[in-house]
Amino acid sequence: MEPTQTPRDTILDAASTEFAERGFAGARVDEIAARAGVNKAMLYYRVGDKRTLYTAVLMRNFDRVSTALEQTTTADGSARERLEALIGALTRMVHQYPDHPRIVLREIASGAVNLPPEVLARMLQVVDVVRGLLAEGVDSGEFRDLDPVLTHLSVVGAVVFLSATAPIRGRAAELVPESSLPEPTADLAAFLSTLLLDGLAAKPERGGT
Amino acid sequence: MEPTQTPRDTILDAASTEFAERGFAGARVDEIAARAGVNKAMLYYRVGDKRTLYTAVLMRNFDRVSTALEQTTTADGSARERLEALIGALTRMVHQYPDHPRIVLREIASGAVNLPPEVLARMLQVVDVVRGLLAEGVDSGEFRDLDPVLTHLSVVGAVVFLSATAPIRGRAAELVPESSLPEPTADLAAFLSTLLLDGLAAKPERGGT
DNA sequence: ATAAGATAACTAACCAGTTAGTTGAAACGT
DNA sequence: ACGTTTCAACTAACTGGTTAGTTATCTTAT
Repeated sequence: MEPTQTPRDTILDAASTEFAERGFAGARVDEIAARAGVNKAMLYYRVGDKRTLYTAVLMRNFDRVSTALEQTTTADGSARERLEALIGALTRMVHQYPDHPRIVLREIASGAVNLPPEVLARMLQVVDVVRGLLAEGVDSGEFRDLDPVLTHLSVVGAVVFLSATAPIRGRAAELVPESSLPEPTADLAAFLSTLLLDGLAAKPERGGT
Repeated sequence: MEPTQTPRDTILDAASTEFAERGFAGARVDEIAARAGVNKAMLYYRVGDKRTLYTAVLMRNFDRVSTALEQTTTADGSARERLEALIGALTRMVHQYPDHPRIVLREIASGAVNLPPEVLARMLQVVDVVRGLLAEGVDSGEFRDLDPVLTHLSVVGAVVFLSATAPIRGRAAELVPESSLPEPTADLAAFLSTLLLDGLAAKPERGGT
């Protein structure tokens, strides 16, 4: 039996959702308490003030991501296969925990001015995982020699952007019926793998790999 | 001689910066007034309340982008050349008006719940421009047949993500000195063109294994 | 076993500070 | 004269954070 969701986890879940929906400034501590079904004072008793709450949420969310990603990158297979697995895992993560990319997106937009250094450090760990994989691919000749950090950001950026725009695409679809609908997870990952690995340009001839 | 920056433009510039830095909820109306160098009452006299201010900023910013993009896509050249030009223009835009992508990023993160329909409609116009170009490329056989909306979002997402993460990369560089530094604009556009058009995978034809 | 005491979990009510928005009068420029 | 702009004061609503006090749970001594 797993450690049945502690009160702290319940609070963190509620906070994560509220921060994702409204941002740090827009989030209401009272609303987080209400979502978690506890008294507001309980938040301060269990976790701390708004900023501490925010940091705790980010740390937990990044922990989840890095755990999931490390599993895929340490697996066997070619660099390409592992990158595809990574894109798949990333897509699954943002699908399972949609709060996280939304919070990170806001943080990026703000220039990370209020991102605690500890969280920034944790972020860099995740970057390194992907960067390592890309560097391996370049070394083995599977990948072209593109800047690994920029490539990493493009990969993550595309995944996050595509998943985060799902609601907006939904609203757009109401306005303009013929625009395409949000796709299921699997299709999104497949699309991204194809685009990022093989590019948009049509190949003169499809030779084997 | 252009219509020397009207008082309204000055206010809109100040508001754009404030909204970009702090988001809608975090933005302070008094601060916008101070930035614009006018009295707070002037804001309400010239534009309106906070929400109206926000909408006005978004509309003006999207106008700029669509104007710039339409020029590149209606130019002569192959679909590939025009896509490269578009990526270049997009990169230049986010460089020249960095507020805009930051505001849009936050809007995406929030699920566009407080995005006025008129702004959403303007956004879709921009999407259509790029989508049209992609569709042309597919028709002419230059591009592979990938979902044009998803491709568009990947292109824009990568540009926005890469430019918006520049400050965060700067902060990261302080923490971990060996991480790569922010690149100049031209390199960023070139990198993106290469990655998106030709993909990450090494081509068998080029050099080979 | 049980009364007494200690500790942890929890709550309702409150407070001090902030913020969007308003108003009315005065100054400015043309 | 008239549109524009400044200014300072004001308020009504809200929000983060605190605190004094309550209930539940566990120890322990007898």
